[in-house]
Amino acid sequence: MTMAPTSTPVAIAVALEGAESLPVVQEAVRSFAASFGYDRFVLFSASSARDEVVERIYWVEGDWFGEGESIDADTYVRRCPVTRHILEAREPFFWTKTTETSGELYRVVRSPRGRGIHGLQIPIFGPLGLEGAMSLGGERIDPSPIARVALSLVAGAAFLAAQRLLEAPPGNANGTLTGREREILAWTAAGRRQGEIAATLGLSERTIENHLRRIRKRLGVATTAQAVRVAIRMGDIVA
Amino acid sequence: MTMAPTSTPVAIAVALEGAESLPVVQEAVRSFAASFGYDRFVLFSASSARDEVVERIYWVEGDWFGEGESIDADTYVRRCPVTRHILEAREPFFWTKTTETSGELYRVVRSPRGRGIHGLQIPIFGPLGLEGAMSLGGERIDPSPIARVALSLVAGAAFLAAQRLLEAPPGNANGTLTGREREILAWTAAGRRQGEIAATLGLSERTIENHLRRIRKRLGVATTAQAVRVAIRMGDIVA
DNA sequence: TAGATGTTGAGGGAAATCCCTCATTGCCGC
DNA sequence: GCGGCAATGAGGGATTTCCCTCAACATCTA
Repeated sequence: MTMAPTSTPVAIAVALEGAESLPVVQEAVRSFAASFGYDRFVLFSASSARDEVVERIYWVEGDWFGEGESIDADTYVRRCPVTRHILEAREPFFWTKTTETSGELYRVVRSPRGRGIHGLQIPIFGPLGLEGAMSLGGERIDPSPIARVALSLVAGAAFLAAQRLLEAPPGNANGTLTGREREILAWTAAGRRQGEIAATLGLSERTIENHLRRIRKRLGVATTAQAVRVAIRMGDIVA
Repeated sequence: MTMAPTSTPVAIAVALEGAESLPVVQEAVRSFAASFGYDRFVLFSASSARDEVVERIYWVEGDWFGEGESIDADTYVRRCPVTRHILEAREPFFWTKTTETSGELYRVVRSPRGRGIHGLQIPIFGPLGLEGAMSLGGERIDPSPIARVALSLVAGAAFLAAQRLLEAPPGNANGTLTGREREILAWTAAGRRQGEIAATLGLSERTIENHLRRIRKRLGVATTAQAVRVAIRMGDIVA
């Protein structure tokens, strides 16, 4: 296993901006991360999650639970207890899973060492707050800050690429709100006024107002402030 | 001017995590950015709230307006029209200032070339959305994607370092609400209007209004809807 | 092809919020 | 005892949101 020159992460990030398919993105991340000892990957969006943090999984791969086989997206979400921790995280963090007599124990750690499966969880932020995350795992990983920073850079670029490639079809109908409604309420929750949202989205203030009224009606609430809370609770938008 | 090896941005980002003073941060950014032709810097915290995008300027340096001298923070904010554009930006972007007969013309461009002052504006995102930005400028800059990505990495790390160093002082609750404020915001998040809350709590509407204003100010947000979201995220109220 | 739904936009007026300042009271700590 | 802060309240004005209805257009579906 050769240490990749640290010049690569920047070049990879640039290359990912132009990636034309998900497999290309995956291979770029896979081969780069391999040099740090990672062989398990999860990439997902969290922008409009449900109860679960995870909204949509772009990519899951590898033997995450030590059963010698790749797992599917649902299994990962259901079984990985570290995932929720990105809600509180401001920066990438390492974790370690050890197998005790009492069962499996996941811990967020400063620097993962020893036996067990180790991982790096990388939250990805955007204008609306947490928008996604990349999780990497392996049994003998490089826990250095260099590795963490380099992988974070690549992960961020990979997320943007995957989002661009997969989120293109306006696949809506996840929660009770429509895509447009979620978008507008998200901006509202981010502190924008109706006029500001209209300006950034290129719509009239009237349209924003109408959308917000429909949102309130749909959620069965009285005020927009309450709509924000209910939408957060229902996972339509992220806190 | 020697091209810095692209291995440095990651190493610099790591080093910035442990930087112990602002000058150290500045010198790291300054020397790295110099290799790409930048000699003007602005680093500030921002909230997508409030009229002014800029919340607090951590660092401003260089001849931003071609007057042969460094400028102060207020002048920069007042005179730079590109700043507001980070409100719509999802990623770093280049801009160019040219001097026409009609006056100064700022434009957001794909790849800055030619005469004039060029710049790279790098929005920095966190759990609450836009949290800051770094702006770099120069007259002969490297407009390559490599430079953009590398500088973004360093800028993000510099922002976190500066935030850690400068935003630390208010050791106590710079965001925590008082009991009464929590109570009132909770009612608001539950859909009550100011008048209704006043009635149920036996206070005047004016008091509720004043409390909500203090809440917004304390949380550093623009609207009550955003205050609900931020308070939920910080655990001050429940979703 | 007829309906349902999403997205966009408007007119007009009522209600609510938001913003600035100022002031009183009570409590706590130094 | 004084300064700081939480809690209360007000005056007065500027913005913003909210509510009702109506309508056009597109897409998707039964």
